[in-house]
Amino acid sequence: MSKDASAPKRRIDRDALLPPMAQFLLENGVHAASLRPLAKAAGTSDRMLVYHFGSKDALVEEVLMWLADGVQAQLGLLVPAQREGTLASFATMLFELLRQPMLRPHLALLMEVSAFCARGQDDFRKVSEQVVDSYHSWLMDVMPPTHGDRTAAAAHMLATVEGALMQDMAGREAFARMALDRAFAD
Amino acid sequence: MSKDASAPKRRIDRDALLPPMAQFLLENGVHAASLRPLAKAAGTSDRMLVYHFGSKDALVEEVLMWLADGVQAQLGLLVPAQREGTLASFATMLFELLRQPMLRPHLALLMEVSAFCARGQDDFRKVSEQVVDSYHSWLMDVMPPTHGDRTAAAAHMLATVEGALMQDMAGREAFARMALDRAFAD
DNA sequence: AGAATAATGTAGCGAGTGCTACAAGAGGAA
DNA sequence: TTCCTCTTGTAGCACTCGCTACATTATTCT
Repeated sequence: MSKDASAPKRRIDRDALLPPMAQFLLENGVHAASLRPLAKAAGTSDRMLVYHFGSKDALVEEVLMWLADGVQAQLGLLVPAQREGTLASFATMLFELLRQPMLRPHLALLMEVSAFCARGQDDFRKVSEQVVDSYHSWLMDVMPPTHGDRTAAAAHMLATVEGALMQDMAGREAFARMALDRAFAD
Repeated sequence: MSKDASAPKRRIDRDALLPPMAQFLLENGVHAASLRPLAKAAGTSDRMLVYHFGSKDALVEEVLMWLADGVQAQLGLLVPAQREGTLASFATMLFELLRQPMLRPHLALLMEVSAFCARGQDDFRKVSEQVVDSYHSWLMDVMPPTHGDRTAAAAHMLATVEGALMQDMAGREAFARMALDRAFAD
């Protein structure tokens, strides 16, 4: 009777493991995520991680999903809706924001996961799809006024900024900025 | 005297190991590249790989560099210089080309390596930089006529197509195509 | 209370990791 | 021939991997 059927008490402890493991993933990447280091980061044991999450793959997927939700919330707080302003300045602002040390690891994670998908390993397909959808719907809400199909406009904005960020992360910041300057120079 | 000092005979065998190992990297990714599977793919032993390349990290870097060169050459053969035509149709053609099963694994590899760089692990920074530079200089040669700074135009083209491909690989082909359609709709 | 269930620690298995010590074959140089 | 360097196979080391069997405690229900 004291127990709420919709929220079993034991799940609370389990969910508390997610943030430190997410932090570990951000710092080290999916490829370096093995049970024992993850457990150490979360202050528990590999034994318990398997007990709570079933397997390492299920664990990583859950942590990535949790991270995806978190990023969307974080962006919502950082960037208010732009009722005016140019697409060019918005794109630059977004580029600088995602470049920052705070958000850059998230992007690295997205790229790592997308690389898996590109190779046909669908382990994290849902994750990458949700991340892209999150960015896209967030852009629909927050980007400056556009003409024509706003869905396409948001996809365009996302592709442009992500493409620039890809060049930047690959060590070619100058190319990235040139691309951005040209993309919305109407 | 029979030995040519500028081309030691033993190097020939060594370089013959590169193609099969590159194939392995394309199919399985850097994260899955360990010595014994690589050796099996190349028809030799882990012992020999370390003997020839010094260490696993040096090996992978060399294979990636070899691949980077190969892609540039491959693109040069596939796409002749476009002296006329629109940027929009060129971008679409490039998108479809890089999406193909033949080239998609190369992109997956680039993303995986770029993810490393984004996290500050500089192991493969030279690789990612060379790949981006290769694509860029190739675009400068081959893309249709542009107005203004052609370096910036090539960077813009590269960012747009790569951004679209990123969404595509993440499972959102529709967004990718919308972005492309809008990017060069002048 | 006792019984049932959930949670956790300990220890380990079999496989795989990068890498190396050692010895032996191969081939040319003296 | 003997020597020397290059190349290669065998065997293994110390380690990590995901995961599990087993036992033990903690909690909750009756």
